[in-house]
Amino acid sequence: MTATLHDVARAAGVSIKTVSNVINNYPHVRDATRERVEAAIDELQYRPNQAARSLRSGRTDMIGLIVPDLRNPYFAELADDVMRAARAHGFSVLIEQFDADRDSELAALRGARRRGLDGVLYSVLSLGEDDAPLLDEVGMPMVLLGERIFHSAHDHVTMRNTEAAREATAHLLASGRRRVIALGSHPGEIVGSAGLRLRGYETALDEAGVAVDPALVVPVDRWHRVDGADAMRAVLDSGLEFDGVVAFNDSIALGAMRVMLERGIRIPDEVSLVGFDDLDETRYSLPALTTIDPGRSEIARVAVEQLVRRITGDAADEEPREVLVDFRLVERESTTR
Amino acid sequence: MTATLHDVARAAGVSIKTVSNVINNYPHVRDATRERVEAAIDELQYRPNQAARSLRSGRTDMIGLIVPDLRNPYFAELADDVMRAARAHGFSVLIEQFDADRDSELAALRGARRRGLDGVLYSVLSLGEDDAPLLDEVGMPMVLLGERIFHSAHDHVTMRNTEAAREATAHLLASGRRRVIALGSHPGEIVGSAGLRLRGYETALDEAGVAVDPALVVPVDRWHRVDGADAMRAVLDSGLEFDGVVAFNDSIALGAMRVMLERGIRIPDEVSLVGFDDLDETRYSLPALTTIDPGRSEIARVAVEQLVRRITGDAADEEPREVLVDFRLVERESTTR
DNA sequence: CTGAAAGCGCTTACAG
DNA sequence: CTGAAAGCGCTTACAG
Repeated sequence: MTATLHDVARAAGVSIKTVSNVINNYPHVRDATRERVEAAIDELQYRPNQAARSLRSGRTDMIGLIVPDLRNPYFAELADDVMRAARAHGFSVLIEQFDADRDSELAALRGARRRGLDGVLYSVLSLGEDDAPLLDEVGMPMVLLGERIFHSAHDHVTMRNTEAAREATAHLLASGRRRVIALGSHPGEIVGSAGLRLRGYETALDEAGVAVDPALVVPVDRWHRVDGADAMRAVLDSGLEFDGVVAFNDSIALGAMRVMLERGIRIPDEVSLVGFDDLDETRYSLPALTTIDPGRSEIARVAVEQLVRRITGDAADEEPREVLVDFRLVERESTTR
Repeated sequence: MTATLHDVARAAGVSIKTVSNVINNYPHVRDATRERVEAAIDELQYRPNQAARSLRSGRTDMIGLIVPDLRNPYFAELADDVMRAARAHGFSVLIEQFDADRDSELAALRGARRRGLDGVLYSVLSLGEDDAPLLDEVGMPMVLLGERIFHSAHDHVTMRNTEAAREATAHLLASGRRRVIALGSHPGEIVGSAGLRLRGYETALDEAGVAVDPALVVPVDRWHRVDGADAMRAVLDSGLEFDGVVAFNDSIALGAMRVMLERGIRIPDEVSLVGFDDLDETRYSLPALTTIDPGRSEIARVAVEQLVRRITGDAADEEPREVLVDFRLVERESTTR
């Protein structure tokens, strides 16, 4: 069967401790001994058993990534970034998806715990401030991505939602637009991404001396392409007048774009459109989409690094940190100056 | 610290074997005993230690998914499908990405082995038939997705590449197109997706009595949007005449579409365009893209099921299976009848 | 610089 | 229906 530490030790004529030392790169092993052990490892094709290692060390070198779903390109690109960042620290990533309800989200959290991961990155969706106590039960290091839970005892890495929405909106206003739709609001929400982005939208209008027209604030519950398309269809059917759209993510922007173009609306001549996320596909729509680059790979990098510091204990006594990453407006063809 | 089996046994006044029986749902436990044990579990908030469990049982209940990268929407959607299918069997999924070179691909395979997974799903990209021996060294159940390795000792689940490409091409020919580009070939490749799809393209031309013009067979190395866009730009700059495009996946189709529209080419009036994969975003381009639904979630479902059967031993003595899943041409706006 | 021993927390035969 | 014992394959103090 597969070789164990004992087999290697026997073959090399040393104790298992010495083999372990070689495998784990402990410094004080004589060169001759090391070579003998390595030869035995090669010969026997020995691979350390991870389960035994984990049982003894209490570490799995795996972290969880808990996200809504990879069909949403934002999370697919985030997962890519997280996996690359984790690999740089020697960690693998186990992804848990959840559906758009609280129970599914809680089940994903419990699943992470059950698997004995070293820690989790969690992109909050349905859970709110009242659920903060539940997070403490996860029982392992956790770094939050996104906005939903405002006060919590956990590290938190996110983008500057409000400032970015303000800049996106100001960009449309600067080109003379005055009837700008906010597409993607979640009525009643304050601390989530939708709430924060709406605040930025309102701030930009205020600063430009333009009154906020509630009719222009259009709710979109989920933020997939189909939802943006449906919402825009309803807007156009209602006869609402507008000359700009700040979509709260790129998927709904692209769904809305398709519907507007299909109805013969010229973008950006008649309507300017700006999104959020800088998905790869926004470069290939026609017109290419102006959008906010939210610093997603930076978010992934910082979040993984902070999680690893919690896992290793390097950040043991640190207060929970909130890290805000820089964003950038990426001007393409769907808006004008 | 965290409770162990012994703590629960002590609290419930039974042996650890009985607690284990309760946790693993063994049938022969008296109801009263079971209740006492469950009460103790709740009280102590006991969670089984996965590492210990795996060490003893030799199972981790995790499978690997080895794919090029999740930035490619096809693999993101595949990963989603695989995770859902795996969950239905009680498995979690650990995703390993690799870059477009052999070494990176081999490293991903080795990584899967190192992690002590129960099995892997592997979407072959760079490895070829000569590498088949390397696959045997993986040392765990493995099911292959995609086409690259033709003969191998492993199960293999894939779409009907040749037939689908034939149908896509025939669809363009039926509407009167005669100068149809094959966009995405890999010169010299025979057993990979590109080779098989090219064969289907040629077959359809033959059947329609149209000669294959080598100038219309356009290589595209990687199959991302940017590559499709670059290739189409080169085609247009070259002055090549054509009235149809069979793109070998949706990403290059969408990249090419963007470039054609930008140059003022009307789709489908002047050029008909068909893709492969039925990505969600193909519904939202303008025109919406006609494409091949490759049966991706069925591929995921069947592949996971077969892998699980290998892991549990239910398929122990079975010969390696090749499963071909049904496809479907999805007609949208980028082609005409 | 290397060894002998203990033990991480389970499951798996084996008894009874 | 339940118990006592062994052992999965490592790492971690502890010696020397």
